[in-house]
Amino acid sequence: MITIKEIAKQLNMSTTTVSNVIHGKTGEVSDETKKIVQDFLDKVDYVPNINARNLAQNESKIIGLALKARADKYENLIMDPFVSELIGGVEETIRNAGYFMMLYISSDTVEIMRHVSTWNVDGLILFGMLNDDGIRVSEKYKKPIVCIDTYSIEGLKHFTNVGLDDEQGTYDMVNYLISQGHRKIAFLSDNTNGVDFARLSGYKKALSDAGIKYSEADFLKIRPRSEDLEDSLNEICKRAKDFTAIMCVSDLYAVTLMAALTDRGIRVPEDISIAGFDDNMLGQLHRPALTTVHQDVKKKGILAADTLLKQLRGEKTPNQLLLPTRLIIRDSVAKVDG
Amino acid sequence: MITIKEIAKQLNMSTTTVSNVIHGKTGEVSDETKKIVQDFLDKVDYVPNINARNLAQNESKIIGLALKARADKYENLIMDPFVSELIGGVEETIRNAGYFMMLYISSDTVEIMRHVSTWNVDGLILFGMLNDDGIRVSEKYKKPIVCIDTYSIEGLKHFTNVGLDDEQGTYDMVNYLISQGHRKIAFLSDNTNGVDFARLSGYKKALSDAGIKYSEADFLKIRPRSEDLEDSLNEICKRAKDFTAIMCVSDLYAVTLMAALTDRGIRVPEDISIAGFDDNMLGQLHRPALTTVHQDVKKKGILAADTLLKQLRGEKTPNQLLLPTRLIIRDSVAKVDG
DNA sequence: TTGTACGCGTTATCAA
DNA sequence: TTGATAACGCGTACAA
Repeated sequence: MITIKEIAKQLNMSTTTVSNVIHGKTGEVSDETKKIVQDFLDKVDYVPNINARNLAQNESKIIGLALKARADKYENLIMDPFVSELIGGVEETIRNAGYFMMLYISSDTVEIMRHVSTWNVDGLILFGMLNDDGIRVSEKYKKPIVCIDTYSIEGLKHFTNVGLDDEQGTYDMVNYLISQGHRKIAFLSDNTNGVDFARLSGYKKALSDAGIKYSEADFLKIRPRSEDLEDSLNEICKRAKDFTAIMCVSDLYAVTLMAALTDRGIRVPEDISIAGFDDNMLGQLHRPALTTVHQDVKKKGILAADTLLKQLRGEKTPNQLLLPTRLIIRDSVAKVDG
Repeated sequence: MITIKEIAKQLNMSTTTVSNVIHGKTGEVSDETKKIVQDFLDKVDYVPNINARNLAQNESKIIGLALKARADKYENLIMDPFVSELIGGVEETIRNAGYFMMLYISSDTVEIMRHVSTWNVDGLILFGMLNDDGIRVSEKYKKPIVCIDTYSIEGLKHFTNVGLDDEQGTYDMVNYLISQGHRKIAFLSDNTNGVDFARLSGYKKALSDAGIKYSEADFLKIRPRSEDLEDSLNEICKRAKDFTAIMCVSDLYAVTLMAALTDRGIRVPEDISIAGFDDNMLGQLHRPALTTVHQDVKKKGILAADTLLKQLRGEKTPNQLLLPTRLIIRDSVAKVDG
């Protein structure tokens, strides 16, 4: 690891000159010395010490991607195709902009905040934060923050949110189910916060618009922890006969449910129709292929990173960006007699 | 961002004392001042500036995880459950050891090398490198390197490899297929390098041990690029009738194939048996559930990170670590008449 | 056009 | 037990 100082010494010139050449401040230096330095740099394959540079400039060129995992989902988080696709989109965008990505996964907001400030990241992308977590972080660090899929009206004063029109997505899908003759439609999820709340709302709205009454019993709660999963699947499958269709909050749950139903001799879509949300590999490869709500996850990641990059350049950005959804009709939903 | 200097000023003492308390050099400082400083630190929530620390100590506390993507697979790489699980294992281990992970994805080795040297990472975990890529990187940077799933005898002189007994895995599975009466067994993959080569070898070995002749025609080549995928699936399905079983090089391909077969009215396992390799979510959730070779991917990531960490502490480690495989018998393989 | 000198925040050495 | 000061490598005013 050769340093500027060392180069200057060997070339018998000052560090300033070398530094100027490195940064292309070409007006400040004669063509001759410029060439000498440039050649030497190439020869020794000079790479600046990033720590020194960051220290001197008080910036890091690092964008932190912090994923907050719910404690009960931690083991699965990184395996969720949704998460990997998101990471892919973010990483690519950050890299192409000459920044670096530091990935941090934790279920503890405080831990995440420590990490952020330790590295003095230039900006932060947050995923999985509950409503006020993002606010807490943004109040402490005055760096630009972009949240992904965070529902918090209050938060939008503090950070940009990149999200999805979740409510519209389930609204459209449930309307489709209704158009296929379904009236007894359940909703399956593991919680009712944030994204799940929005998707639940769309479902309820569609029911209500069609004059179908919603009752608590129509909410099927799945428990994702591996110890509980089988039990909760059991309960859900038992109650499946009360419905002709189940709107699942994610493809993962939809496919998990289809497998469980199949194992119990309940046929999809002949005995019951299943709809998902996300449109990932899981649903595409399952048979029957999953009818689902499409969202472009990679684009979400790209958009989040792009927005943050804009903010770092001082450009103004809207404080909320919503991506559209789209229905993907495949084979897991059947037509029934109303 | 409060600094040590500032703290020292406010407390009317020297930076040395503050620094000593921070680092628990408790022998060097009186209990009284220690308490004063400690209380103050808690109050102001001091977080060290990592750039300054790294500069002073000439280390970075960063471990780079570089994923090299094959150009034709790039779009899928990050969505592969295998990759996400690996990242999860590595990230967790690195974080728990007080290090940080910088993720870098590229299909260009030179680009990866630049990145590594820019950040002066303390160590490097490489995945997806072809045989001599790892050697090139390790020759240039004298930092510890751990490769994952790299097949290169020569390379083991330069770095540690964490891998899997791939050959044994397919060997066991194909033996199982044979025990179920199968004699016409194809092998499906998209290439014959590295891991795929080893898995192919195990397959051939099992055939050979059972006195079954292998011919080129038994190798079914799938083309993963999305433009080609459908075509190659078509060809493969046409040739499926020549076999009673297909040993797939991954769960992803096994499930992709099962979906394609189902779409063409070919039943699994009644008409043809399918075996996979990896044992991930895809095969677990498919119906029929996939009979496959299990590997513990997260453990692989953990092991790679742990090994690197050991090397950073100066401990000696073996230059090759092979994880075992295990057969998972589910429902995609049927018994046939020999 | 080139060079000197200082600051960035931390750690380490050595003196008090 | 504490404090002053010199590194670490880079960037940049400012001086020459």
